[in-house]
Amino acid sequence: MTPPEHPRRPARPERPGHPQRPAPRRGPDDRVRQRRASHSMESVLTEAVRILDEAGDSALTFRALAARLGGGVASIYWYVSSKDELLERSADFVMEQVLEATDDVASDDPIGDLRATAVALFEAVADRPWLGAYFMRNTGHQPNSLRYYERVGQHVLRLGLGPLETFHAASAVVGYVIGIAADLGQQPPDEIVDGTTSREDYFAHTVAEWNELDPDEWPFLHAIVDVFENHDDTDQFVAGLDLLLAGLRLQAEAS
Amino acid sequence: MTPPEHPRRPARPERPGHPQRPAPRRGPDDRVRQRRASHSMESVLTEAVRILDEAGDSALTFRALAARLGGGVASIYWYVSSKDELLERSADFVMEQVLEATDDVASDDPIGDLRATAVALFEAVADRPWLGAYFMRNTGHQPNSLRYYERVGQHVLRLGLGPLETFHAASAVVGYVIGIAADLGQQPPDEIVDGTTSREDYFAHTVAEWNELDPDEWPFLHAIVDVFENHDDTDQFVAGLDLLLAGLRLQAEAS
DNA sequence: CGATACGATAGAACGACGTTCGATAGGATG
DNA sequence: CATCCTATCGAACGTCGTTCTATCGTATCG
Repeated sequence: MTPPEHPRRPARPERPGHPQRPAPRRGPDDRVRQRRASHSMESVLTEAVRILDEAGDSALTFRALAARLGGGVASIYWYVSSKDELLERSADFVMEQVLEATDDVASDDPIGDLRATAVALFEAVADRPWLGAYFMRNTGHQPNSLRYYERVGQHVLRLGLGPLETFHAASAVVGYVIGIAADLGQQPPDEIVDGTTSREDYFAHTVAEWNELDPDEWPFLHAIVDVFENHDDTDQFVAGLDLLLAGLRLQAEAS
Repeated sequence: MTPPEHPRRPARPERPGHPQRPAPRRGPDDRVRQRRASHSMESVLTEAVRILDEAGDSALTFRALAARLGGGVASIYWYVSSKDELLERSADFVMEQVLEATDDVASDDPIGDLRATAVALFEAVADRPWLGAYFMRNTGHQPNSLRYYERVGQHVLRLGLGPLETFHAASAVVGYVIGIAADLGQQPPDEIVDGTTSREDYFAHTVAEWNELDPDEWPFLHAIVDVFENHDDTDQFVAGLDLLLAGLRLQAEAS
């Protein structure tokens, strides 16, 4: 929320009064040229996102990030003040691409535009499971998340509903996207990440377990187990989204 | 997914073949206070949930939990094999109450029942922000989550849709509930937890920031800022849910 | 042109955490 | 009484986020 203030680090601690101590004078010798790394906000976030994409949430540590940047751990604190902020800024960094991808969405059908905007975010989050957890935190480090919310809201505005209905509709759409994306994006706990089990085997395993349950007690699971086995995440998301939008269209026509 | 197996640990042998013998119940000595603590799966989860409710996600550590139980850290590993499992079992422990609360939901209106079932889960998660993040993990430690999904699905089944539509509808409802609940449940990052800032001040702060934005660039935020200031989380959730259910009803009538 | 201030980097340490290991108490069994 | 098995615990290990302090390199200025 606070406007961007790129160079950070407030209140550098004051200089202590007694600085002098004979430094070992191991200056920049000609031979052992000790190269210091040079970062930037963008390079930090770029590498952070790369780690997150490659190995997920738990792989992003300050030490791993520093190693990639070729520098020390403490240097990262010049750009972010905590790991939480690093994750929020990383999430917002990716959100910028989502905003660009939905920049030209503008037809004469508000609900169609709403749909396209929602699908774009879903696909981004589906590709990046870590994104869902840190999206839309109201902490002032995510200007692009707020911009996305605004954009969704602008499409809803065109439906001509009242302020309350507009607020509810926009919130419902964004909430639905995050919810489904975070759910689908959660990585199957262990085996698949290691590569010891393929995604198909994992699915087959779940299906087998469901099939063993008592059909009288679990009629729903048995009714859907076949379509579950062959389901596509995006299809599932879009189907639910269309239900939501159908309800919204109904409300818009009634007013 | 694997059926519940309450006591844990390596290569769990079956219960010793002495089914009756319900209450030997004898402490080692009535007088001498027992130095060693004595836990149970239920006491571990009860205390874990208590910590989570009181102080949130980050406060649940093995050391804090052991202190509450009056025992050592390593003892907890007799009941759970990792912190992830502890969190999943804690989440599922709470889900049992949600299931009980929706046990008697059965009218002649499937969509009304769907609504009641969804609202019950939402209220549970809204009270417990930590719940959203660990809900519905497909790891075999959450039988009650699966049962909840089944229950939602059974209500959908009564609409007489095809298997694919049924699957999509049930998934959409559950996904929407988790998504909104997790979003609303996220605790405002710092100040409120400490009690240094009230929830009202925090809201007022956000509202003030929104009001400072350029109305031409942020028409949506300005349109809803008033209703946002006075909004109620549950109302917001129910409004979106009703949109979703309206779309579902439309689909059911068309088929 | 040398001194200085400041933006930026980094090594080392600290405390908290999840987890593991080995030891052992105590009731039940034979 | 010897033996098992369940359950417990202290201590240690390695990793993590974070902080402290010292320094480097460059632009600025007297």
